[in-house]
Amino acid sequence: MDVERYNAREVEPRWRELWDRSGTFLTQNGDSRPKYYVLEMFPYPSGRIHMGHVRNYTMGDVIARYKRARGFNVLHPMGWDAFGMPAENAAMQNNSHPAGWTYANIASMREQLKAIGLSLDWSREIATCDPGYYKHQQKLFLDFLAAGLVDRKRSKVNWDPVDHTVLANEQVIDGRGWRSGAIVEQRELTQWFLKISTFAEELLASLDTLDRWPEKVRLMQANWIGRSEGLLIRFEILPTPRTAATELEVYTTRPDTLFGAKFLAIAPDHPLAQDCAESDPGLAAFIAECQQRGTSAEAVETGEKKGYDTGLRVRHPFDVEWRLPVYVANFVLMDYGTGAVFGCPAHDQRDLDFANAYGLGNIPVICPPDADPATFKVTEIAYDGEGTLINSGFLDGLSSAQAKEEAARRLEESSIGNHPQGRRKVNYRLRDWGVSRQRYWGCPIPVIHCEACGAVPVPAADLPVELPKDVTFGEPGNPLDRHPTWKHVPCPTCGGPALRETDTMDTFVDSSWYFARFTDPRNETAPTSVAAVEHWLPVDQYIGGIEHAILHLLYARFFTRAMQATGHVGALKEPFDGLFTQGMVVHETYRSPAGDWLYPADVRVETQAGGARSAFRLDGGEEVSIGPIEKMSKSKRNTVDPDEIILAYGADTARWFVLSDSPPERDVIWTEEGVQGSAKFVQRLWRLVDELAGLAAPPGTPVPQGLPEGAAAVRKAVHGALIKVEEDIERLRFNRAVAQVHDLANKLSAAVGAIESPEVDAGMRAAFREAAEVLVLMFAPMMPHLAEECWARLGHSTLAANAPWPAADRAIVVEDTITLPVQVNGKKRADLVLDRGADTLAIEAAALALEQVQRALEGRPVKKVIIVPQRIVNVVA
RNA sequence: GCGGGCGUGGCGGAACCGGUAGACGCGCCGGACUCAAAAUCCGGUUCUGGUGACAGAGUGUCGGUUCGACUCCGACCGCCCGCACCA
Repeated sequence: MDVERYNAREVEPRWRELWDRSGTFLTQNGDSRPKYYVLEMFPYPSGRIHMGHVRNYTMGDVIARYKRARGFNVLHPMGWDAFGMPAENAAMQNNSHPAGWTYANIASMREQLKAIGLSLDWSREIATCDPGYYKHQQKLFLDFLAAGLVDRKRSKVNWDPVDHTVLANEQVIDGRGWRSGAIVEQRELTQWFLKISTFAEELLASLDTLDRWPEKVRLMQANWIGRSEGLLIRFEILPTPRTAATELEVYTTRPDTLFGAKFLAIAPDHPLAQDCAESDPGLAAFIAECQQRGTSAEAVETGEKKGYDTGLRVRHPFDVEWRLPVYVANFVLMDYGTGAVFGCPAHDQRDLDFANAYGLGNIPVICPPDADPATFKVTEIAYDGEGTLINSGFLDGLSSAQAKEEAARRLEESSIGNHPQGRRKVNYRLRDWGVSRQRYWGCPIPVIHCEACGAVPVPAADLPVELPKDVTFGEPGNPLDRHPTWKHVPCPTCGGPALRETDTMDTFVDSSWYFARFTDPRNETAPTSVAAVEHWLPVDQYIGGIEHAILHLLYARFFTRAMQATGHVGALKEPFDGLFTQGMVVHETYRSPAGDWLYPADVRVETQAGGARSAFRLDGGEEVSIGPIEKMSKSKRNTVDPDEIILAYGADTARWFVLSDSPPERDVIWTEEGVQGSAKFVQRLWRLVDELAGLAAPPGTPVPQGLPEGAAAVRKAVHGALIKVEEDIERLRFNRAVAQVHDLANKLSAAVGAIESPEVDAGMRAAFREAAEVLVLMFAPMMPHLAEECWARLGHSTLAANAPWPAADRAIVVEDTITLPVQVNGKKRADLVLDRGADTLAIEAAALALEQVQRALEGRPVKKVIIVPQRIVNVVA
């Protein structure tokens, strides 16, 4: 009598093996069905997957399996973002080689991913550290170089003087190198840049077309690109022995405030500042001080405005007699605009702070809409809004917008040194992308430096430029640079002795085109096949973490454009049509009285009657404190190992849990109770399907017309749930889809429970057959192993993974009678059960006749009755 | 500082275009089965009052629009995220 418990540990591997053997998830490029490309951001092969991966990849897998069932030819590939520093760090620590470490990690993570039961086409697997991949990346680099999309220029970097390496901003902690602890220096190095700024306007404008992206991400990208419209203004420098320069150009977005100018300020590394410093030791010292302070966030935060008067004076463009001093100021950035600004203290807080510190005063020239022009003054808070011009000569009385226009027009028409004094200019915050890294474990930049010929591209036939295997770690500096022979090669042009570029590429380059490579991953001769790219791309649904909202997604969008310009992607404009950013997996924290963090696996949590919870060590029983819920991290030990969960409960339980509870874009709290709930539900579904199988008609039995009430109700519940699950999966609202499956299971259990005699009528048997099959196929994208086992129990010898999505019949869901809630003055008082077709007159009469309505009216006359068809009745008294 | 988002039972969350607030799950309470426990099944569970039918209150706070507001508008409070000397 008792059904055997569903044994996930035994069942799941069996089905995975069958999927594998039958090639169920291999995708053919030539397939004639409509395509659907679903992609999750590929992982870094750190060695172990974590729950965040499980959540991310499960979501993608639900979509892939669902779309497959709906008749799409689905591309769902997986690969490895395999270059990067951790491999080099590991190499230093265990005296291993980055390649060995990385490929071993890939092998174990591949097994872990397979244990989740993801419907991936593993035949398309790629690893970015594979020469077969980075060979093509080098080709792309060379094509970009030929197309003028690559630049080589000097640029400031964070330099770690102990490790002899460049540090990314996030590797600088409190001004020190994260590994060496040495104080980081600002150094100028010659670096390779990809000219992303070429596409700044296009990358910004095209955001509007991405209507299946979260608004938040589009906004973050727009802010990052940071377009501003302004004016370049050249100021005439009064002749001085300090410099030969005759003019100084500034950038401003507020030419309307020109009459409020009190000074000009230039960046410490502005050429004019350097020039003046040669004859002014005080200035040289000030500049050195600014550079030492660096650009770290806290330096900026606490930074007071400091400046140094160069002694130079410039002429105000609207008044030949008016002189303005030129300061070198620590708050002016060299790499935005021209590295020089005019200071208008009344209408810019930075300028005001500076002016107040140096006693420069201020002139208000914009009067706020609600202020009196006669008395408006600025002391501590600058007014940076718009308003009406005052104290501004010919601009007086104009609005800010008019004044901007008028000032720009005048400056364009006046000229100094035969050039217009002002020029309109659109500026972007977005800088070119520096891709040089002084590291070993990355894609070599395929260039050879020759004394005679300069930087020479490696001929395409010589690609890939492979990383040498015999390298040493543990010493400071770049192993490639240190290698005795690798960098010495003849110049491809003149044949003379030359040196290879020893910088490798930023790993963000690797992930900027992998989605395109997946469409034809074994193409030996080219990075992509245009036909395959045009067929598969854009990615229909891309899923990943919000932490990549800016850089990765912007770089990939840039690459798409650069690849289009070099003929690699056909007419593709945007790489990702739909984007979804999922939340994290979080867990509460446990800490012993001694202050040690404890893994959830080492803690037993008890819930007392009434709901109070306390936690105890498994070894020793000591009580530990329960801390706040935080992102799973190794440092706080609040992690749960997917392998252990899968071993204990099975993959379907883990998949079900990460989909349930929270909306997918929000964080999900991992709890032991929740996981157990999911595990129980797996068992419950198995029992329910088993019971239904015993009561149901044989497979293939059609559902007859004119079912008795009980069977009709079952069908109604089934099709109602099916429609909702469809909508929920389409809209990625997995938590609601989960709730629908629960709800249907509850209803079907009740229907089975209501059967009294062992003789079930034919209508009910047919309805149960349909119910069981729909139920199984409905949860199959979410719990694929259980679905296969149930499908077999229902008498099928085919795979559920290959079964088409059941067709929902909307007509079945339509009710003959409707239940209308009746309100009196907006408060619900009763329900009204009526024929579907009842007209408003009949509804009104029936509503007013209700006893509860009359009682609530308390004798007041009815003013009107509002009837919203199929929705509600409101009696207004 | 600038930009964006979010505040709903004990908890995670539902609620379509302004139309029955609290679907579904977790927890808790009660019951059945059992010698007992686990597992399973059934019932209850926003708060207050009432044995009860029922009544009143209720979606961060205050106000507005509306026949009707979790939903729209305004102000405020709290939390979260991103950017941050970008002229």
